[in-house]
Amino acid sequence: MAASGGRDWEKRTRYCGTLRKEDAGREVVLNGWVQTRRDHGGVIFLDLRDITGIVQVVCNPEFSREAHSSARSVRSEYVLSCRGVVRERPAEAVNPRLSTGEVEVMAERVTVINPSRTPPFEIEEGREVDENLRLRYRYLDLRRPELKEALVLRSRVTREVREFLSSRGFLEIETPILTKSTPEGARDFVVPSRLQPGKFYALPQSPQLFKQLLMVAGFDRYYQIARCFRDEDLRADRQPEFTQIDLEMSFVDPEDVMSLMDEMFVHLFREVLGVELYRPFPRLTWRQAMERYGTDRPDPRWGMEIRDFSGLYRDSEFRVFRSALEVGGRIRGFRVQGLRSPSRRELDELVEEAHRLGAQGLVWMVREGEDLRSPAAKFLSAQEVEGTLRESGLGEGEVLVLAAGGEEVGEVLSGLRDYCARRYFTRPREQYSFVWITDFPLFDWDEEEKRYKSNHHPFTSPSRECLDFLEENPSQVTSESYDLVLNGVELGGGSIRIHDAELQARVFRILGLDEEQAREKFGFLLEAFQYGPPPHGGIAFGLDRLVMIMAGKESIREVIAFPKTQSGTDPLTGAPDAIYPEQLGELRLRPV
RNA sequence: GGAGCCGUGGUGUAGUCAGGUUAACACGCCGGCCUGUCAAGCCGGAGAUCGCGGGUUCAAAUCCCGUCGGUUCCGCCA
Repeated sequence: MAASGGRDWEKRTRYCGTLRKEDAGREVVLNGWVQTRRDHGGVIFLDLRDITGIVQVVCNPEFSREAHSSARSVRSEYVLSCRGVVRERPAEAVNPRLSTGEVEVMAERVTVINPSRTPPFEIEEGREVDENLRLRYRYLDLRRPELKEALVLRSRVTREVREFLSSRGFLEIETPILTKSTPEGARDFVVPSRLQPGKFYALPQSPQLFKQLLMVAGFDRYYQIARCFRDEDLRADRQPEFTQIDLEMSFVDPEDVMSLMDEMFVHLFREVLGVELYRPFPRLTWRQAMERYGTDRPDPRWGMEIRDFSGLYRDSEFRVFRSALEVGGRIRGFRVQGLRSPSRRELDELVEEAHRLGAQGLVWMVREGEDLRSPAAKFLSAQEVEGTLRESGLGEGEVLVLAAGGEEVGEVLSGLRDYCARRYFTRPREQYSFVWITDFPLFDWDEEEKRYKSNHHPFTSPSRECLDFLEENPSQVTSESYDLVLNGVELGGGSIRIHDAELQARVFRILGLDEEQAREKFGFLLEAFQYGPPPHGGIAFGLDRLVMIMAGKESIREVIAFPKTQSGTDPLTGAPDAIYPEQLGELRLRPV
């Protein structure tokens, strides 16, 4: 065996997936895993896999008796070192489905570096495998191309984010993982302190306060690919620990942040996916988004904008409409796209879906010539029919859906848009649709606690024009905030922060925090703000969700190397787990 | 906390609604044959107390109750 030093295997000279026709005649050494073995009795074919791809290794006894005999004992997922000569495949044996399909390696020597047990599932593309099994053997799951490619993509995304931001003067600075619990927001993960018995660190929900301190410190532009922790229930797009592209800038307004982020995503999609996006990304105020899409994270790709038809039915004989209007409600709806001359069944399904979404009811109207087919038809005047046709722009056989009620109708219609898009639209007009949503309300009324809560966080700056009525009418106050939505998924959001102590105090008062409480909770930040805080603002994006969309996946688990199950466990390591009584003792903890 | 779907050899599924004799199929695995395959092929073989517990019944993978795990959604979460 031609080993060197203490090794009993030969180091590779090339990667499997890189071999091409031009390499014919070259002697190479490959290191990798056996993807498959095809034994023809005489000749044995091995597909050898490494991070770059797969190449066929031919073990022919006439070429090398030794290689052939070692290959006989080889099985799937064995780790090999193969020395051989690259040669062009015979024309009829070319495999167009492999990037290396025009060549093969004639093995001179095959060394088994390590055998492998038969894997619990097949390491192959597109196989459905039980989620628990996949996670328990994640290192095997990660050998499969989909997952491997997703992580390669993820690495390229973070590299390009770093590349872009550092080229724009941002400094990458780490912030603590062991930190202080902050009120508001999600439930904290908590870590007991040994040195301070009875006291606890909290894991950060985001680096929010630290990045603001970095602005006070004068770093001007900060970013971090930051791990964040929130102890809430999991979803397909939510893990207890997740990663944000987090950044903050000094001396900026919302425009600066948004236009720079436009540039960043254009750069990212160009470099990583080769997709050209158009700048600037469209923007909607929160109010506009709610009005036209019924949600603060619209997907405009489907069209079907919501319109207000209230004016048409002021004096309608149709009681559902008239009585809704009489109590201050509205009639809103949209033209369903992709559905023409529907069956009664399809219409019933729309109504059913609306009920599922919490609607009292749904009225459909189908254009038939100059007339409307609808459960409400016999109550509608000629004028109302004519107006409906005109204002909706309904084509022959097309469907208008209308719902009557208060603002909650928007939510129903939004859900119904999604339903119609899934049901009747096969392909979107564009693959990627970015939208900025701006001017969110600063406060939300919390009905349970009977108080205002921050929509974003307590340091978000109110819009300038709202300063005069901050206290008088908090629910009408908008903020200098912005969310970026991609294909109906909230990618991230941010705001310009308050840098004025007096204004901050006013906001705290509205949130029901007196000076003392504010000092207790955020004292260190407020104190820092007494030493010359610059105007500043920033934003944070969910990296997992971004990569999920870029990779075309349905769950962020598919773009995270070692994710957790919905119940927050890791079947691979067995976390979370009990700890020894001694450990509890050291921490002065006792199970309840 | 609530609702839906899923759980059957190593893997993926059929069988469950309408209970009935050896639980079927594909892949994988093991052995044999085979010198151009690449989802290799052909022949043979092993491998499942049907997630777990209880109940109904002459009889339960199948019906009922409970429980555990996975997953999706609501609540929660920016």
